[in-house]
Amino acid sequence: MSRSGADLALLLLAGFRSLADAASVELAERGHEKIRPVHDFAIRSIDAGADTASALGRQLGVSKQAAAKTIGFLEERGYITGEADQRDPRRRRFTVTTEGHALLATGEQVFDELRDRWAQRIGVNELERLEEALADLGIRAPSRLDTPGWLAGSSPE
Amino acid sequence: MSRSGADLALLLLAGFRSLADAASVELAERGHEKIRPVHDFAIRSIDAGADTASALGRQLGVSKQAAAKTIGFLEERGYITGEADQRDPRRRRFTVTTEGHALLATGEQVFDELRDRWAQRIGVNELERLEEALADLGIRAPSRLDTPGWLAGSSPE
DNA sequence: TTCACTTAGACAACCAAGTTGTCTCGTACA
DNA sequence: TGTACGAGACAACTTGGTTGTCTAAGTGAA
Repeated sequence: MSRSGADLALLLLAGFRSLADAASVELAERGHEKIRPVHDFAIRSIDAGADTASALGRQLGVSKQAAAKTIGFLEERGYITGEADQRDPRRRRFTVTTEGHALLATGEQVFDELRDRWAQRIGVNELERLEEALADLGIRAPSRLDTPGWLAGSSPE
Repeated sequence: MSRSGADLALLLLAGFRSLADAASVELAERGHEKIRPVHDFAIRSIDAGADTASALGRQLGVSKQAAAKTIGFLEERGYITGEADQRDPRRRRFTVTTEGHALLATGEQVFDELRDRWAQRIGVNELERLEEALADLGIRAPSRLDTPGWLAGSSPE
């Protein structure tokens, strides 16, 4: 049928968006509202050692102010907690709370469930083949997920 | 290897983004700068009959103010041109210029070239299978492309 | 030891792309 | 004829980012 390149792009976007929207709805239903992928990424980064605003900004490829805002949100929600660094009082170092880890776990679970649903529809083999093909294209996960707005809030309300 | 659902989502996003970023760079090189997919969509909609701000807004699933902004941009760039409706002077009706059609054509061409490049890498069959799988998932193209920012401006500068 | 350099984080102003709400016309229908 | 609705403009606000400027504090070299 020789689809067009634009269609291909749209298919990929729609695929992602369909997963992301569904995940966001699911997460909201399980008590994690207004969570965007950025938050998941940020928590992971903090967990992995980027535990200050500046470090997180560097890690996420985003300005430290933006990182500080994200941190503010996560802290307010109780997903991370911060205290002054003993050795360098300029720094506030953050750690991921139990809540934060719970969010990560729930997020993973939600996405896995969605993937299972897809597998049921087109078959595990076909799905794995799709993943394989995408991976073979040398596509790597984007380092920054600055996809504002529609990831979080488009569908739920 | 049993990838996770989150990985799948990321793969799809990365795939789309890789295409979109490349396309945006290509378009800029061919004289169409700061073009986002929304613009392509808008021009097509106008061409297809949604030739006023309100109609375009409805078509794109966006407020008429947002549509008016888009129209303003497109008109300023010469992709569309507008004049008062004879019968209803409240309305300004827009038509797609030669420039506008050229943009659409170039856009299509760019995406097709990118798709060809992918086909060369993993094989036409595999690519078509991928498209098939995505299509089988019942995913439809999103009606609204409100993916601000990173589609247009993330990579070029 | 001191002084210059850099870094962390805060604040403010701004940008882009949307939103809502209010307003004025002008059309259309009953 | 009058009322309702639709088109488009304007203003204010929202979100998620940016840059630029500032202070405080750590670091390293003369």
